Amino acid sequence: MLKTHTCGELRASDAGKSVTLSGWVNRRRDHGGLIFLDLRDRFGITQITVSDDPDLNLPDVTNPSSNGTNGSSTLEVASQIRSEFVVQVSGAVQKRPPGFENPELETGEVEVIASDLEILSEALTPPFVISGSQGDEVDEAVRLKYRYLDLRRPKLARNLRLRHEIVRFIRNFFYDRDFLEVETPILLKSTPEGARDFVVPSRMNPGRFYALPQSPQQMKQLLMIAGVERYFQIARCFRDEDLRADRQPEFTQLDLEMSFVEAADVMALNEEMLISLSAEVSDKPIQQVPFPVLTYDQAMAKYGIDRPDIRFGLELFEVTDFVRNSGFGVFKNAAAAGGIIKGIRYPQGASLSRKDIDGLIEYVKPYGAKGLAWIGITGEADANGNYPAESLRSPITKFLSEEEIAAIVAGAAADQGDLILLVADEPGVTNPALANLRLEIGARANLIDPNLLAFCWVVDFPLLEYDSQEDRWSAIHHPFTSARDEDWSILEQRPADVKAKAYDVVLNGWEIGGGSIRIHRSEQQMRMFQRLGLSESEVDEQFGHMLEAFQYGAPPHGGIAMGIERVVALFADAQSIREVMAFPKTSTGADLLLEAPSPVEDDQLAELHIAVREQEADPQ
RNA sequence: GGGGGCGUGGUGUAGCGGUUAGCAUAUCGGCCUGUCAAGCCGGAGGUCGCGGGUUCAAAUCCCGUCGCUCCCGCCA
Repeated sequence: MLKTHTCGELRASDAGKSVTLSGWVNRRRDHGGLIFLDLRDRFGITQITVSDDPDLNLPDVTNPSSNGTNGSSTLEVASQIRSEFVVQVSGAVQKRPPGFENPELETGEVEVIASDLEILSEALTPPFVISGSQGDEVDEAVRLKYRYLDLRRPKLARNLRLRHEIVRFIRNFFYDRDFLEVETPILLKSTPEGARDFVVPSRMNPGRFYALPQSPQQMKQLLMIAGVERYFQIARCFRDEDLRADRQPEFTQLDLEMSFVEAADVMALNEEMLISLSAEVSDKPIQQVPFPVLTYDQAMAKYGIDRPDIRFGLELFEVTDFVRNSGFGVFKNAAAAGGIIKGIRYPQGASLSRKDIDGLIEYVKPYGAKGLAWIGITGEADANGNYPAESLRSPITKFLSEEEIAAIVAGAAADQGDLILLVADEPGVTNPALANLRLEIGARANLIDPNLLAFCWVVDFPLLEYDSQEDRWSAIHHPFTSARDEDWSILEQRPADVKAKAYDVVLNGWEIGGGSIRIHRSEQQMRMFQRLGLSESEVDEQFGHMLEAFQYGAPPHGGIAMGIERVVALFADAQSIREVMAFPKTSTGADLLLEAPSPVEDDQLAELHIAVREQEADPQ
């Protein structure tokens, strides 16, 4: 070994020992006749002190191997050293003189007096500062190109470490509960349901392609039929869809499946895991245990979204029925067209400037909302508890009756000083617009406690949604999800009303996992495929193996999958999952370090029986 | 597929129609024996992402394009 100790372990009690350390030079402080090197390795930082002054060497330390570093004095070597050089140093551990300890460092009570110093590897000046947090500000493209340097930075090194701890904890948790870890193939079969597949050509089978797994869904169900009973895997998944801060083309899931269980069993086990995981890797308290359970309908009503951030209140309210016949055309017309009118209270927002309110309106537009109706309560209520016109600041109250205003104020539970914001549109616009507005208000009004872990379950999702583009019903979760027992009877007649045995787990407004109880009977699965509009031949071609497998004794089963990167990012307080991946891709799917994707040789294409089409010319 | 933001020495930024393109930090050299973002002195370093246009004059205005990023669509 080129080191006897790590750079993180020496303490005052080690004073007097002869040690050898190796690592990177985090920083050099050159005082001429006295040079300090902060030596860094994965485990910490230790100050190396280099000087010609014999007084600095402890007289009682004998180090026979130290005789001048190949002819150059240690001081001469140290003066050539620059940031990120890799060096090896031998010397005596010394307690620092009183008053010169550094409480910021775990090793700050000691220093190593270099008697022998060797440069193992020189380093170019890095494109950004490795030590400290200055590198956080650097353009991400630069950081990604030099990812191996970025990962040296304390923040990313910490995130890698945290991810390791989380995955280790998860593995041990499920090992201890009799789960079998099984690896499933990366080369699978493309199916049209769900996300776009990444596709891999087969050299040996011209014109045929594998698909990379969007998740090991079918394989884990087949493992249940195989009798594995409790399966899990830390599985890499691939989806060829547009990217976001919380989405990468390849990502990692905790994938899990259990036989002979109901939804509550899967939820309880995973809730236990998440509670103990949180205690293990985070100082933050969990807001509520057991985790609150919301139905999908409740979540949509209160928060306008199926992954609510419940760290703060500000629940939405609906006034559709009170303003259905309003003189205010926007409300009346929206309601007549089947829309809903919902709102949110902005605490103490009545005094917001017109510019701030316009900012909120702009905020809501990307979600399709045409605007925001708003009522600020600037004055006092009258004797009846109603707010007269002079107590309100609003462009719309002149179109509303006193009763309508009272209903809106009551619905909002608003008091003097509050601002009420309303959206009138179809539910698919109103809910997302207000859900995101709620988060924005929460942030602006400083209502979101960053030191809370607010887990919740969302259950009773609709099984199906109508895809107007393709004019058919499609599975919200996936086509193997079971309907609730009592809803099978209406699958054909009232598909919109069928609820699934599906559950999502949400943390601070991020969907970190989701799962379901699966269909395990061939004929039910067939009904499901037919409901999704697949012909018998399509079913046979794409899913025949599943239907066949179900005929050989399939146990009732269900499971869950959790996004490892999202979980780690939340515990790491990272804004993007890229911060918790070693080598992430850009939002256009590029790897800036390897410069992938890249063209391949014609020979390689020929071998794969592939011809690349020219980009279609602009039809101009 | 669509919309927003950003792009100026290595890095982070100021400048937003006429500047010698400024500052900080890193970097290089000199001085320096107790620093830990060491300090002091001095130096070098920029085709202002790229292409085109407007103008007497463009980092600055316009158009296009590329890259990064956020969002909508898409995606569990």
